[in-house]
Amino acid sequence: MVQQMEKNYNPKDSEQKTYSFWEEGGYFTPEVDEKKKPFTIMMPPPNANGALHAGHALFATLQDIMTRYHRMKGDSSLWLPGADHAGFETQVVFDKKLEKEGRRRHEIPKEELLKEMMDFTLSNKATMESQLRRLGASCDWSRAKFTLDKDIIDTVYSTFEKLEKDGLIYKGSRLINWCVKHQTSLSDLEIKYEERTDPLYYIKYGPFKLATVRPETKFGDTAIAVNPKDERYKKYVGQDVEVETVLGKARIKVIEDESVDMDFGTGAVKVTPAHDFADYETWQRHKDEIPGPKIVIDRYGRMNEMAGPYAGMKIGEAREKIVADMIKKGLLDEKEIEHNYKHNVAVCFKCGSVIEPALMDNQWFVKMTEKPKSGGLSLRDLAVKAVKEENIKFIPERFEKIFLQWMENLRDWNISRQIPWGIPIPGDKKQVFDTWFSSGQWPFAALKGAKKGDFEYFYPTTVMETGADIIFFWVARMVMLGIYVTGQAPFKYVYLHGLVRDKDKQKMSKSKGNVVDPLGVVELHGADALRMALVFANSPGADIAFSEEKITAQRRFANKIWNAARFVLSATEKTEPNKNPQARTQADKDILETLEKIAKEMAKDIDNFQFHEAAQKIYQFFWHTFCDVYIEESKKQMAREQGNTEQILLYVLRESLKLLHPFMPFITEEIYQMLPNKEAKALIIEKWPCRKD
RNA sequence: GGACGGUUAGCUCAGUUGGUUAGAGCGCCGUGCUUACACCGCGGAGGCCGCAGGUCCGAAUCCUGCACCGUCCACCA
Repeated sequence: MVQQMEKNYNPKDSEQKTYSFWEEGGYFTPEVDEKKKPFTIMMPPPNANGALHAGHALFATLQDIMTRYHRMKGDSSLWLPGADHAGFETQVVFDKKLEKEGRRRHEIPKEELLKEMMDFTLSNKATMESQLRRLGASCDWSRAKFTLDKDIIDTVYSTFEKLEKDGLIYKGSRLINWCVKHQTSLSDLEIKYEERTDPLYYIKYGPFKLATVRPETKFGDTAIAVNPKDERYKKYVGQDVEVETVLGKARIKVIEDESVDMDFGTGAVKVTPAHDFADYETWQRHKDEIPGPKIVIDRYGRMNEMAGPYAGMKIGEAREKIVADMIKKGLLDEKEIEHNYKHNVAVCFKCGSVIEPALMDNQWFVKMTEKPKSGGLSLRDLAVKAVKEENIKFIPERFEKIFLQWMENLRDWNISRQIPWGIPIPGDKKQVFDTWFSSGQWPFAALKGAKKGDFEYFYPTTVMETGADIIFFWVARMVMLGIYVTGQAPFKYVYLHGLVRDKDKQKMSKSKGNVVDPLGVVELHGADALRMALVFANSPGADIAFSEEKITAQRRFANKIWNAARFVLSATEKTEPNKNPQARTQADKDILETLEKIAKEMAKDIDNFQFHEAAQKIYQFFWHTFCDVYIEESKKQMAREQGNTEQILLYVLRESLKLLHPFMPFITEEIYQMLPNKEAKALIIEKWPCRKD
């Protein structure tokens, strides 16, 4: 056995064999066992539209550490894997692919398109699954779920029906965020703001002068609003004033509204309810006094027939023409244009196109702040209550405040999308659900569909481990929908990790070319080195600067473990057991005592989600306490035939492998299989050394 | 505009309820191929713990203010 051990550890040869050994042994598949404590993690289902990236490697590592630790602690440990069809995200990726091939989405018959997209998604899903295996993820593949599985869709539909019955769903004509490029509505979370410098025009408007950056929306004006406290305009309030526009004369009503800032521009503002969120709300407050929204821009970002001679022009072009015509007609004084006006513009978070607030029919919304008809709290309040009463705890704690703050000012959730890819909305042929509406049900939906009895036993789950960047998109929705549907918060802890950045702390992105492919790292240095590098010296919630040096440092550690084992196995090969069981040197006592202490501390660290602490402790212990001190001492002791050094070497090695296993599963299992003193068939199901908590 | 995070050795970062000479990895300097490992061992240099106050017997750790970097939320024409 020992003679077969190479001088240097070579992960490539063994990792995949070891993984098959575990998977075939059924060690990832827990039983429903009332005598055991359940430990459950739902894997955040990766988007099945590409390969795994460094962020996936991080979550796989952290979740695997917890799962392996709890499995060794004797809990019935389920880590349920999955894949997400990822509606809009996948649509964007797929549209780009089509574009490269010179094709267009709307030129392909829908059925054909959907089939092609499904093939694309399933093939990505298969790739991801094999990549997760390479990372050592000990998740239960026999329970794997996909967000387009029939039973998941059924659950999504039944939740939708429940919401409808409770009066929490409404369908209507509402102003939504419209992406002109992707031809779909987006939720408030899917837009971001960019600072732009645009001209601010002071337009003559009857007796008023109005400041605006978007003169082209003027044709959609239905009122002029002023602040009730503004003495300058008091005399016009309530009147229809005559105004001249580039299209001729018209009459428009002047109203009072608190929201108008007297100090901005001229203190008078045009109200364009069809193309501006604030104006839409203004109209809602003055429905009886002023006409409703007048649409002047179509869904392709062009002026419609309401714009007279400008009809058919794109927004930018129309704006230029209109401004020029206004100047000609004396409706705009060139000197009064403020050219360097800085303001924020809403853009699509994927493509950066300007978001057009658009009035669309048949949009589905979920009411966030209204109580359901059947009684109880609103979705928002259910979530707030659960967090405030500590049924759900955030790690790190500060995310609790961020979560609650976001909950405070929630608007209704637009759950309809006009893309083909997704779960169709029942009875609505042209729209699908926002993908987060289905993934927001992931914990209970996946458990209900996995195996009989799973939901009852494994729900609520223990930990939701995911990226801090999707706390609103996903975590918030899971909390609300989870409690609403099942009556219980879907998880007890939310552990949030940061972003994996490159060595200069830059965001990884394809365009920058600084993306680290985790599978390439595995190929080169082994999965254990990658995993250890990701947890070592990284505290919860913090971003990680990821570098080659960190990985090689851990590869060296793996090599150290390998060689320590090589030494221990060869040194103890020929010894008789219990040669001199009574005698223990001070060095023997010290190492055993330290081991005990380390095991206890590590358990506490992992229980408290301080994985980096646990990783550093075992690293320190193994390398510097065990190898540098004890192994060196043991050589002297063996030369003197003093004590029972050989047994202690084997014992400490075996116990160390247990402590290391959640972090570096492959090398530890491989060495464990060579031990003469192993206690179980596999290290993965060994007992954690810490006897008491 | 609002909230939050960071600022500790050359670099990347730990430091969990405040307590003896502040730690790690990489890097650097010196040295050793001692029969596990040179992907190593041994020894060493290097830190007014962002700045200014305050609380305390005692503060990197708690409080106040400031500076710089970063993140998130909101978004008024």
